[in-house]
Amino acid sequence: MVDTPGLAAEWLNCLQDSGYKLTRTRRVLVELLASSTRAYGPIELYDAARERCPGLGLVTVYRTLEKLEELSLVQRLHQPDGCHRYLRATQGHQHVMVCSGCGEVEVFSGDNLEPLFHRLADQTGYSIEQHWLQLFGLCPACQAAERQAEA
Amino acid sequence: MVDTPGLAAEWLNCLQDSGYKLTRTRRVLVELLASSTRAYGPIELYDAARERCPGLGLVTVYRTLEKLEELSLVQRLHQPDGCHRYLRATQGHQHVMVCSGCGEVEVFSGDNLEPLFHRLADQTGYSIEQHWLQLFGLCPACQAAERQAEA
DNA sequence: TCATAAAATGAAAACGATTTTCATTTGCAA
DNA sequence: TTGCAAATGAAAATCGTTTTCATTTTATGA
Repeated sequence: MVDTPGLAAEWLNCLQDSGYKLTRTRRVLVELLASSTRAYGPIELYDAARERCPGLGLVTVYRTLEKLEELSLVQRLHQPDGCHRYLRATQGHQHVMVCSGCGEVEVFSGDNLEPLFHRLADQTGYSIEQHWLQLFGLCPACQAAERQAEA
Repeated sequence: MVDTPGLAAEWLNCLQDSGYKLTRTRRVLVELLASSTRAYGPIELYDAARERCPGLGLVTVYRTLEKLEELSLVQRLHQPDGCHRYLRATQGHQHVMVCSGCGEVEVFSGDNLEPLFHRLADQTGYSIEQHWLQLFGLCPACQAAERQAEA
């Protein structure tokens, strides 16, 4: 796994190296994202960050996420409901399984699909811009919570 | 391939069997979707259908798509921009490669990923609700158009 | 054929996630 | 410390999609 303690500092350096300034808000948002394997929705992040930055605006969360994504520090996940979650970037050819309840993420490297993609591109003449291989489901904790709610 | 000529009629029967009524608008929308391998965006479909149904409202397009999806006659594709396209349903475990330019679709059955998914579910305790394996790119025609535009 | 109830329609308004605008504040290099 | 570019929050704008509501249309069965 990644060296979580030092990761936030790395990200802050990365931001600074790219000409961005370090603000209290950014430190807090970076800390939250870098220290978690979860994928956060913007509002979740907003709520979590406001505990330490009371005046924080949701817009700033979006703007910070945009920069972190641009620097490949976080990655944006599309969800079936059309909204997004933001996740500490995975390295290499990894895919994700996201819990629709809490945003917890399991990363897997699974089959290497590159050969298939190349074959497809060759056969069809398409230029492939991006691909999605994502699983959506419920983590054990959220399954339990759901059973609880039903009872 | 599917028997395109009879397909629209099949869909209309299916709608009727499910208690939905057949209207001029529905016939036109069904005809468009059933006779094409392309994935239409709602507005595209709206524009195409208005040539034969001048007073058509966009809302009706959405409502018709909703019903066709419910009956598994069309499938909804999520796109990177967050919008959707609607495609004549593919049968079985097929995946799609969508042209971001024109919505043309190539269907492929690729590797069977079921074993991988089962293994993941077993190992993590997740219950998998759905999965996405989609490729996005440009079809040869749209690549050519893009080169044209650049020149 | 006709009356009727249920379903479908279009217009307009509502929605909700995300983005933009703009005036003010803040970080940081000189 | 100063000055300027970058960052911020509030409010408004966007845009795809959905809901509401009054009106029209379809299919059924008398």
